[in-house]
Amino acid sequence: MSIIRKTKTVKLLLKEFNKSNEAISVIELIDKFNKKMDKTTVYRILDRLEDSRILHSFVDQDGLKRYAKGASNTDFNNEPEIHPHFLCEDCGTSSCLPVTIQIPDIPNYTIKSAEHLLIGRCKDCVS
Amino acid sequence: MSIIRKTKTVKLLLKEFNKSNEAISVIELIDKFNKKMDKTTVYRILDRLEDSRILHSFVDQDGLKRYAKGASNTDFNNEPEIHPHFLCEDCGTSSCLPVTIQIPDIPNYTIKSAEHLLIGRCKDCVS
DNA sequence: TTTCCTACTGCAATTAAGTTGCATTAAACA
DNA sequence: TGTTTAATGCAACTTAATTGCAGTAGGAAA
Ligand SMILES: [Zn+2]
Ligand SMILES: [Zn+2]
Ligand SMILES: [Zn+2]
Ligand SMILES: [Zn+2]
Repeated sequence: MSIIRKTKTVKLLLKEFNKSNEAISVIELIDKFNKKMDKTTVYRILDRLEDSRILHSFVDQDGLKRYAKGASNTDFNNEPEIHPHFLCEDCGTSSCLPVTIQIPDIPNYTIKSAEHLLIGRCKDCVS
Repeated sequence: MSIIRKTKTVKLLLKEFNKSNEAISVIELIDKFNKKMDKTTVYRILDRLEDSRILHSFVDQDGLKRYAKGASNTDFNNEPEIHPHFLCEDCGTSSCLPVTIQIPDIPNYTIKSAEHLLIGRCKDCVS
């Protein structure tokens, strides 16, 4: 958990995440802020924000890293929890889902964490 | 679903998958067969085997593609199903898990498919 | 306010996974 | 055995992510 300086670039990224609860891919952020900061800076700030548990990340189906608000193993009320992530196959938007997924006991395996990626249509894309 | 010729390289890869039920990363395969075939060939054969539903794939935590025996949306008895994948954080081995994970109904979202990656320790690595 | 420390940034170069184009090779089948 | 065309190898390329380093700017302390 590193100390984070409130630099202009950090503020810009935090503002972006505070706009909505969506999970944003690094690529989108690099593209969006290509006039404001270098891609290296984007990667490094996201890294630090995740270390500080201000953001959490997951890897989507295409192998791209996505970030969203909050710590990974707490829910929206800060209770420990693993939550699934949703990805709309139509519009590409992604978000954390405030539901709990039950993992059955599996003999011979000790499960410590899990990544759940649900793919489908968001409410704006159901045709 | 393309027709697949039984070339030497295809046979080599199939033999590897028939050795065990593990999910193997493309990188491992490229490395293992670097004397026997080009990496392009590995990628293309895996592609075809997945098209033909002989293998299925998923993306692991590091964004690396992994392949395992069987079609993705059928279980070991060929019944339609989504199964989770396991990754041992200790030895790095990965496998399909023959259990069913229940996805709760989520208002405003239509879920079509899911990827479940469970991380922990396999039976050989519990200390 | 000014000074100082060092976290942070930008840039260029590099790594690594995966893809593409094309000439050549070898399965498969009549 | 010859013909067809799927499949291969190789080189070049694309894209996401990382690294090294010199220079910049937070922010604490004087
Ligand atoms: Zn949508
Ligand atoms: Zn989340
Ligand atoms: Zn293990
Ligand atoms: Zn599987």
